Amino acid sequence: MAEALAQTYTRADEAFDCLQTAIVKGDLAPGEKIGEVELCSRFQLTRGPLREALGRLESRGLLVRRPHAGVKVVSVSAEELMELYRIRETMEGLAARQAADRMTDEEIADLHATLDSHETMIEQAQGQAYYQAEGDYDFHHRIATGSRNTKLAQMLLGDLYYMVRMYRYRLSTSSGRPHMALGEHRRIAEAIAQRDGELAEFLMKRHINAARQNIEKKIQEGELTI
Amino acid sequence: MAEALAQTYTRADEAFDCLQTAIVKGDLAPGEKIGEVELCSRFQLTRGPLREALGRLESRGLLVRRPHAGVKVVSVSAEELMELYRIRETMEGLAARQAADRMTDEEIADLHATLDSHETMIEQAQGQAYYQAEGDYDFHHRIATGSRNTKLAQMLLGDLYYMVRMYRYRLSTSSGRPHMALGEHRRIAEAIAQRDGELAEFLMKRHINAARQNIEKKIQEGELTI
DNA sequence: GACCGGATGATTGTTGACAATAATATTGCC
DNA sequence: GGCAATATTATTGTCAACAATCATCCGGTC
Repeated sequence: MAEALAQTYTRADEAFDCLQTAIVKGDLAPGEKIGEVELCSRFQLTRGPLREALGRLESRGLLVRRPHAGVKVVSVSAEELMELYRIRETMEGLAARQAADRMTDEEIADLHATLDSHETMIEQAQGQAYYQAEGDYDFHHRIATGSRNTKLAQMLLGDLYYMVRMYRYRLSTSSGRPHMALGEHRRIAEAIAQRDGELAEFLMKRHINAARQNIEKKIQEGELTI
Repeated sequence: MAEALAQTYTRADEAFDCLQTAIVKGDLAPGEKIGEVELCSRFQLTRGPLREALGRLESRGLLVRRPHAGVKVVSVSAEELMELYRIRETMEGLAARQAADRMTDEEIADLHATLDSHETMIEQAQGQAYYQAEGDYDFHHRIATGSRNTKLAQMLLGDLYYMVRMYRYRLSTSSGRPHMALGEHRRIAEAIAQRDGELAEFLMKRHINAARQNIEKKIQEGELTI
C-alpha cells in the first residue's frame, strides 16, 4: 500500500515489506529458525537493509532475534491469539467511539460505499475468503484512521492487524460469518452516521467478541490447528 | 533494567537505550532535526548500530526519519497527549481486569508492598517528583505484566509508557496528585486482591482519566507548555 | 525584483570485509 | 560408555569506504 506522499522507497522498506508479507502468508513458518545469509539469498537482498528490516519486525513483535543464534518467526499459541482479540475489542471500541465524533460526512459516505462493495463481492463470487482477507480489514482500517487518534491508528494498523492477519490467512473461509459480519458492520456504520459514539463502541466490541468466539469454537472443534 | 537472562548486550541495544533516555529526558528536544554523524559523535557510537537503533525508535513512534533528510524527534501536541491517555485508559483497564483474574497471590503481595514503599517515599522526602517519574510506572508496570497478556504488556510497556514519560518528565511535580494517586492505586490493588476484575477495570479507567484531566487543566491554566 | 533552473555540497543509503561471539563437534578423561 | 573441557566452525555484530539522493545556494532570465 503506497502512502500518498511519494517517498523514496529504500531497500530497507522493500526488505521490510517482503518479510512482512512472507510472515503473514506463512512462507516463513512460525517457529522456523533461519539465518541472515539465507534470508538474503532468498529475497535477493543485502545484509544491511535486511538487518534494519529485521530490527523493525522484531520491535513489532513479528519475530524474535537472539544474538548469534538467528531469527525466529514468532509462534502464537491459541490463547495468545484470543488475547489479541481481547486487545482489539477494547481498542477498536475506542476507535469506533471516537470515529463517531470525528469522521467527516464524506468519510462516512465512503464507509457506506465500502460496505456496499463488500456486499456485492460476497454475493457475486461467494468470495468469502477475499472478504475476510481484505475487505474486513478495509472496514476496520477506515474506522481506525477515522478516529483521528494517530497513535491508536498506528498501534492498530501497525502492530495488531499484521499479527491477526497472519493467523487468519490460513483459515480464510469461516463459513457463515461473512454475512453476519457484514450486518454487524452495517449497524456500526449506522451508529457512526448518527454520531452515536457509545452505541458504535458497544457494537464494535460485540462484533469483535463474536469473531473471537467464532474462532475459539473452531479451535475447540479441531477445525483449526495452530 | 536488566532482563533476567543475561543476554549479550550489543552496541545496538546500547544505542537504543542511550537515545531513548535522551529523548525521554529531553536532551534531544522534540522537533529537533539532527544528523546521524552528529548523533554518533555525541553518543560515542558508530553509524551501524546507531542506524539500527534509529529504525527501532522510528517503529516505536519516538522519532520520524525521512530518507536523505535526517531524523527528527516527534513533537506531540497537547491533543495527542490527551489521546495517549485515552488509549491508556482502555488498555490499562483491560490489563487491570485480566490481572485480577490472573495475578498470583505472591504478585499481589508484592503489589501491596510496592505501594507501601511508595507511601514512605512520598512522606519522607516529599519526593513527589520521584514518585511520578518512577514509582507510578512501577505500579502500572506490575499490573501490565500481571495481566499475563504478552502483547498487551508489550504495547503498554514498549510503546505507550515511553511516550507518556517523555512529556511527564518536565512537569515532574503535579502538586496534590501523588497522594490522590496513591489512594487510587490502593483501591485498585484491593479490587485485584478480591479478584474483582470488573471493579479493578472501572477503578483503573477512572484513575487514568483523573490523571488526564489533571494534566488537561494544567495545560489550560498555562502552567504547562507543550 | 522575483522566479526558475542547474551545479554544488552535505547527508543518508548501501555495500563488502573484518571481528567477536555462541553453538557445535571432537577429543580426552573418568 | 558417559561426561566434560576444549577446539572448531558458522553465524551474527561491527566497521569504514563508496554511491546515491536530496537540500541548498547561486546565477540567469523573465
